[in-house]
Amino acid sequence: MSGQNKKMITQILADQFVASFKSIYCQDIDRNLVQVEKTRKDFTGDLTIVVFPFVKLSRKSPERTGNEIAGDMMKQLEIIESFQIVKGFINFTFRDSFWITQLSINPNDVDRGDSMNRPEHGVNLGHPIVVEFSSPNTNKPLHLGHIRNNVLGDSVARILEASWSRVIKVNLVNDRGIHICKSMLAYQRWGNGETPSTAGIKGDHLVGKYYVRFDQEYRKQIRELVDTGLSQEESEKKAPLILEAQELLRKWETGDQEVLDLWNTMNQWTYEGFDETYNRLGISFDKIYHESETYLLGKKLVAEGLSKGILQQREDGSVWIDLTADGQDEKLLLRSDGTSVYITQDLGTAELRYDEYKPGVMIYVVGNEQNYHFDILKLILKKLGRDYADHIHHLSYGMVELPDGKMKSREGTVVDADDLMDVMFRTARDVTEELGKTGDFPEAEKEKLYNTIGLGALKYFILKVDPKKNMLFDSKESIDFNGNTGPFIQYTHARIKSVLRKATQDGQERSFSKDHLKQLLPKEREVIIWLCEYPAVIAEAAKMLSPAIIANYVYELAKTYNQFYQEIQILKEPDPDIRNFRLLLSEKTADTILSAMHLLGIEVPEKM
RNA sequence: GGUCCCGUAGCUCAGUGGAUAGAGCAACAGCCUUCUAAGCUGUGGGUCGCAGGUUCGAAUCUUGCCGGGAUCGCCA
Repeated sequence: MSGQNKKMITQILADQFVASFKSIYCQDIDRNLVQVEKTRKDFTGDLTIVVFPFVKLSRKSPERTGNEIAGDMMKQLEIIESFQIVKGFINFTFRDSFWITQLSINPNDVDRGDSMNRPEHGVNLGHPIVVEFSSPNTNKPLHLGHIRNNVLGDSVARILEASWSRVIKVNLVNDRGIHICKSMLAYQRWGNGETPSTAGIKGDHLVGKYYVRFDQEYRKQIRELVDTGLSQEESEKKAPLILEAQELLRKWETGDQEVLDLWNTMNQWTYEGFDETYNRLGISFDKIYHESETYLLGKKLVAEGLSKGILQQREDGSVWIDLTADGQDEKLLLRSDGTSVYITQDLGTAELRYDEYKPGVMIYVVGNEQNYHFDILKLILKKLGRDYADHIHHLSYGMVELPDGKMKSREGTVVDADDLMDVMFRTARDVTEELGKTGDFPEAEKEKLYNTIGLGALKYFILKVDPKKNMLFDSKESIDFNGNTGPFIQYTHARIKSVLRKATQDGQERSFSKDHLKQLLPKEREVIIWLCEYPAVIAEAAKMLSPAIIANYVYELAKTYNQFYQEIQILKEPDPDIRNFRLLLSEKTADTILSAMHLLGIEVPEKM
């Protein structure tokens, strides 16, 4: 078998279009302007090329141009059976034999062209890609917003790995800072030495409980101070609890053993909780950074910037960068007490990561609320002469909103990640049992199936939405299992597998002679065309960093297959060539569904 | 106020320069003696936020306005 990459049919058509245009009109046209699309349902044909952009050069009417070009293309490419011109559109129909041949091509052997040709990340072929995602705080459990981040980051990593190069998944855990000290302080005050095991609570939830407790008590103090006549702002700064938390942070930074012990203990609880959640979500990392180990790194860069005169130090000792010339404000990089802020440590970790992996691109999966932060980060790195700043890409995704607005941890309006997965599991169980599908399943297999379905529904629900858009989650309306959903696609896969199992039991041969296939039925042809599109879809998803493109594709594929399944018999088809052809078509569809869902991080069951 | 993002069917979302703007949900009407009905078929539902501009052609690009969100901390 040759590993030679095969061109996609769209590429073959586009290339021939360019060649035919040249031979007829003696003009070179821009290959990128040749759009090859699937022919719309209401017209006859398989693929369509739009000729409008080229009529200036042909100096003939769209119909005339189309006819001349398509006529020549048909002479050159024997795979074209016929064409029809409608206005400025050439609708090509290919021979059945061609489509049948396409079915046997492995999508991995297909040349997908440049999948990363966008300027932001079209660089350094052969270098790995670093994808940072998740990056939780250790003071509270994960919620739905984190799930979007994790599921998105994981899927993007899978898509890039499949289409471009080695991917290193990294997680930068935010394990220090004032917010962690808040949980610690509340625990010192009100914890009575409870632990996850004595309290019977998952570690991250236990820590989160004290974070919430801190906030409640803190607010109480603020109210009291406001009542004595202080301003809101002043009260927030002067409340004893916040002062104590700040003191705790200072002690942490000076290495106070007692504080470090508590910090270690509580973080450990959180990590154990997180690991459980990550496991359940099916998410893993190649490298985990801890902010406690990296937060000092940026200072070297600051010192360098000062010596180069890019940064300025004020009388109080704080260090700033003046970005007014770039249309931004002045930005603080070191506090007057010499400690670093968020962006400072991010400068340091970017440098560390670049030195460690020399990546072709560093992708940060971070919510769009931090757009400004990343603009500034790149700008500062650029000014410091770091060329890799051009290869930093902020994959900025939208917020998950609830019917009454954004999720807020402290107001208790968050949808907890663990709770949500529990709900999804139970719903999957209830729906499945109601349908009476799993009567003969062993208990362990049921458990696994309900997890697969529940998680599939959740992940698909999130991933089918364009990452950059905000999305709405209404907990009153549970996530659907019918229509454009994960379970629908999983079900299609399971049903195909069931047919294939029966075919194997029957001992039927899977081979067929394509000469004996008289004519493809419209639905058979439609499914094949969708299958052929898969490589281009992966490329597009990689280019756009958008799992939604895969999700919407695999839904269309499953839907089309279901129509085929509905109206055409497979096992009962008497002609063995036709039957085996349909089995192959089904098998390829199942493979493609499996592969596409895998890129979304969603498993598909053999039976459901 | 400055900057950025979003506005498509009752709801959730596709479509981002090409043909008469599509799905799912919800509603209604059909299809299981036939390979898994988590399925399939049909019906109704739209001034693509509004107004101008560019183009042979605009939901898509551009300008302005309206509506929603984010952000502009010695928080992360």
